[in-house]
Amino acid sequence: MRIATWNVNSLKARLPRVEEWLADVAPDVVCLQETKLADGAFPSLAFQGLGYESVHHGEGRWNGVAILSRVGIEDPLNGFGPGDDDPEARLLWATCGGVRIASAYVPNGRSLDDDHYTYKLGWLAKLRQHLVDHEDPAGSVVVAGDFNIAPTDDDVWNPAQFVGATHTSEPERAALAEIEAWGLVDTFRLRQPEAGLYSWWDYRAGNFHKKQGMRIDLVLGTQAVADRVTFATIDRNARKGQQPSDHAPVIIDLAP
DNA sequence: ATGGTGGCCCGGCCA
Repeated sequence: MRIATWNVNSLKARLPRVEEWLADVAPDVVCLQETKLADGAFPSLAFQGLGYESVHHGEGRWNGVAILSRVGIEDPLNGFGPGDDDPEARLLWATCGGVRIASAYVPNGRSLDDDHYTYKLGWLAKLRQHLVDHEDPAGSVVVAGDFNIAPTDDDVWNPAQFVGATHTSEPERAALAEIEAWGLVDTFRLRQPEAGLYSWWDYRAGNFHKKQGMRIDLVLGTQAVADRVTFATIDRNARKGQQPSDHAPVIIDLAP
């Protein structure tokens, strides 16, 4: 089973690229972030025509997450579920092919002294608590998405430049580590251990071509998932060419 | 050097 996550930075702007990519990569499950669509504008029929069922949790101009699957979609859940007070559409769960899967768009944080940084840390703590309350670390669970955190300095083109900035700060990395301590593994690293592999590059200043990026898009899986990982890659081709997202998809393959 | 690009949708905000 091939699982991918991709922050598309507007599905309206990116739909032709996404359709082309689906045909090329043939994933079984895709977690999308930053669809920037209301639920009524989500192109479910276009995906259905390509063989994918889909669920979407959107709000309109900002955020928005989706899951596409050609191995079934069961028990969808928006956000943190009933009683959720998150004002933004950043989390969506569904069971696909026997795996409980979340598409997550972690808040950016903006800067260490910004209210959005506090929101980011609180959101990560809520995600951890949701796992504790609702999921089984002994089961097959995947949390995939744009975490807006580079887990280590190996995941940043120039760590010195990001000292004092969001995405690499100790509290963010600690919050991610606490989520992983619940029972999740950074599955990409099981197959791709080297430094300098990135999933996001700023549109500005030719950063992609200068290889100046960060690995902030992650596929976290429980041990039962990690034991099945046969292949992992970041699809840099999707960052090239006309009207790319500023993120590239992360892809993992699971043995049956 | 406090720049640069690209999404929202048309004046700034967000990444």
